[in-house]
Amino acid sequence: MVTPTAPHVYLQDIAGWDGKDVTLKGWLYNKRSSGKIRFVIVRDGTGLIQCVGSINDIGDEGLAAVDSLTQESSVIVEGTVKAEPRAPGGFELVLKKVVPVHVALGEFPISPKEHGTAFLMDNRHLWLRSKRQVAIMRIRHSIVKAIRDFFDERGFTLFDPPIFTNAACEGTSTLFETDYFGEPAYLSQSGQLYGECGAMALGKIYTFGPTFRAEKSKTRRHLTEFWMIEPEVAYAEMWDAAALAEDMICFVVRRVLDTRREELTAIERDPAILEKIQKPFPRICYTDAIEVLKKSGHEINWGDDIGGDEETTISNQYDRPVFLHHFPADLKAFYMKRDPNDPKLALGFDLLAPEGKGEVIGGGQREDDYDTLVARIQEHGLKVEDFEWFLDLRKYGTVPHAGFGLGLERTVAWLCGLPHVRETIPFPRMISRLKP
RNA sequence: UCCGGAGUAGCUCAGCGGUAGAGCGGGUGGCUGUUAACCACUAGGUCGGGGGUUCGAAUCCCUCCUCCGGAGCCA
Repeated sequence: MVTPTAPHVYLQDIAGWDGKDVTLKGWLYNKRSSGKIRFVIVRDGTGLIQCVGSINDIGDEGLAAVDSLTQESSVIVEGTVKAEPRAPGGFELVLKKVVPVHVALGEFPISPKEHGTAFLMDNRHLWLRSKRQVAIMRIRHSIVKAIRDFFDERGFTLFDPPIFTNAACEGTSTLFETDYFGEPAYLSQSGQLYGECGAMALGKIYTFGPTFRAEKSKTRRHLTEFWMIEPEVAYAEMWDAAALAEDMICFVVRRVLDTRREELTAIERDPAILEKIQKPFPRICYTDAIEVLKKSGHEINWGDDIGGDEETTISNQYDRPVFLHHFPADLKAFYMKRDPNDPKLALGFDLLAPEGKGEVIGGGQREDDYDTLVARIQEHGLKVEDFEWFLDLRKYGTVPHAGFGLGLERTVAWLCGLPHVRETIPFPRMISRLKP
């Protein structure tokens, strides 16, 4: 490899180098030619640029070097940055030197034409190099960073729960079972119970890690492995947790709008829709929601679960997320506290994203009374001895506490305007997708 | 698990009883300003597997497999 003489620059910084000589290190995205001139589009992971190679500048040898490169061959180029209004991005590189690093061993499977989703998912490891996927990954990164900044700035401590667990958190969902030195162990489907321990130790914490659901769900909203953020706050009640969720969402949306305009444009997401995500979010209780749904023609009765279509009907009434709260206790997990004014109801809430994107947050206040919680565990057919450590939180200085869980991939899908969560994570795990 | 839909060239698809097709991608050649460049030529197929009907099946029937969308369940 020839040592470059001009400084190595990333394309995201190219605007500061107009008129100067630079070295770019990247991959060939596409190329065109006309007689003794070559047009080479190079990407370096931070952007794309068209490089122009004329026989007058790079000679027959340079042209041959360009011609040897195929799509996604790696290459180091040197040249002069030139402002060019016709070029996407506003700049071109006038080539002086072309150094192939590795000529791809075969035809790159993903051509710059249309492909089906199944094919692209089979080639996910290569699909990630495309402009659109790069933009989504950057937005995902910024959402993660914003969430962490939000909690860190408010004095929360990151508290990592285990992934191997000995029992179900919520009894209902299906768990992935593994062999743990001869004993069955399950991949965590929620860090919440452990988060509650953290809240009692540290006051306010958040967990942030992968969770696993072995449900055979085949929808655009489901992954078997997904990332969840679960804050838990001691001495907090249901509406405190809802207000926290509201502040967090607004903080994250603001951050994406402030730092990822370019990426939103790349994926054709209209920022005006996100600008509307402002406090306060509407709050509608389950009982009222049922009435709204009946009037909209849904066949639903009090006590029924609110399904995907029903969620869309409700969220379509607003241009921002909406809280659904006070569900029938029977629909919710054993650890959820009941409403003292109406024990049929649970002190829980869901946050429904607009545009039919569905539930992105579920949360509420936890049952904090020892005897009541023991009874709930038994009612749900769970073994009390599996939860002794969890019950200890109610034995030693129990306090009201509340929290919520945010599904990261659903949030990314919503903010990016994607119809399916599979593009929001580098390597999605779904019922029929374990590879790559 | 249930209900729909789809499997034909590397990719996206057309063909739906009578010789296997197109566009893109690949290869070769041409062109000094191309923008998913263009022009010419070219290679490339067990029509998802198995069974059946028929003189003849990619096409009709049965069966299995795989994938996609939705329901249930959930974030």
